[in-house]
Amino acid sequence: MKERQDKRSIVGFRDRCRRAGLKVTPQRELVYRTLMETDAHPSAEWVYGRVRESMPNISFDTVNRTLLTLSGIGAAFIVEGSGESRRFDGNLASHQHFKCVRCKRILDFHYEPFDNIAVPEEVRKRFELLRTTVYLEGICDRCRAAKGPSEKTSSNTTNINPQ
Amino acid sequence: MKERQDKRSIVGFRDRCRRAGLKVTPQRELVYRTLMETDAHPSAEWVYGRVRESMPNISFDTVNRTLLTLSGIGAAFIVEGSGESRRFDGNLASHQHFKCVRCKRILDFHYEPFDNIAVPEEVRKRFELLRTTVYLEGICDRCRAAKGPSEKTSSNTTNINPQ
DNA sequence: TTGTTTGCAAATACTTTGCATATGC
DNA sequence: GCATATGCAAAGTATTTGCAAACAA
Repeated sequence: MKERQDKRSIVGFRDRCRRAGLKVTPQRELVYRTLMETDAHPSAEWVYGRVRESMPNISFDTVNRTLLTLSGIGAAFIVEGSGESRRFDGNLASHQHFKCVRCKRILDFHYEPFDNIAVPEEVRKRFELLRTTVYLEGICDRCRAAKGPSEKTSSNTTNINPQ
Repeated sequence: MKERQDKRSIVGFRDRCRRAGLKVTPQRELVYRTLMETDAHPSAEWVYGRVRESMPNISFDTVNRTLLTLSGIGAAFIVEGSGESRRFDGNLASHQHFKCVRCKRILDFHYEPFDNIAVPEEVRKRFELLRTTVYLEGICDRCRAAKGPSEKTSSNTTNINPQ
């Protein structure tokens, strides 16, 4: 489908920016393209190094802020460390986590069927698994109540992740 | 089952320490108990504040190191931010992540059935879900090859912090 | 023009390290 | 008694903030 393709295209990116009220700048486009071209789950530092090859004067700061901005409009997401400090969990019993992207709370929930997710043979053979878990992200009840049901940028917001 | 209970008991904790070659200190026990008693997924700072109520002279540093140590022997785990820098992902298509706890690499894999995990009604009603994903942690093929199939319990000195 | 964004630099926050002293085993 | 753990302080890293100049719309 067309919409699907646009998700990764520059055209789609420009649309997405406009819809979110963001200006389309060369820096943003470059950071976006760079991120799309890799599957390395890079840090801001990495993207910075890469991006500088073609735009030597860009600042690290811009790269970092842009990546954060992209995450904010659903054009990328954060896979590790949201910049907050490390958090621990002493609950060793089976349970799953939901994390609120606004207030950063991590909430436990437990749903039996998630305790024994069947990981494909292929993966199990390649890695020594220590943890298998279902992880949810979204907006918690409390934040929804506080800020209104949905902060619409424009209804669509093309659900980042087709669940 | 007995074993299950011991997982959370102080006795179980002591055993676990001994098996890992760690000394059982009042600080460790207190940090452990404090972590077990909450489901708040606290930061080291939070635990520190709590623990100080009954052991005012404990240092933040000890709390932090202890939490790390606990994670290292499987008596706790890290749910957020492993202390590394933030990482981004521009891949908006359905996929899952495996993270190597040793080398910190995040590897993608894709397994159809994981794309549409059915989240229970109860959770869906309470939260506005933005991402639903299966997340695996363990030791990657490369690290397994490099360090041998199993890093034996004992030889671990205190900080079992991966590179 | 006008409100955003960028680049820079300084300020914060968070973690880790080194080491002398204290302590579990 | 010996090796490990603790407490403290200093050093490193990563991230954020404030602002003037540059730029997209």
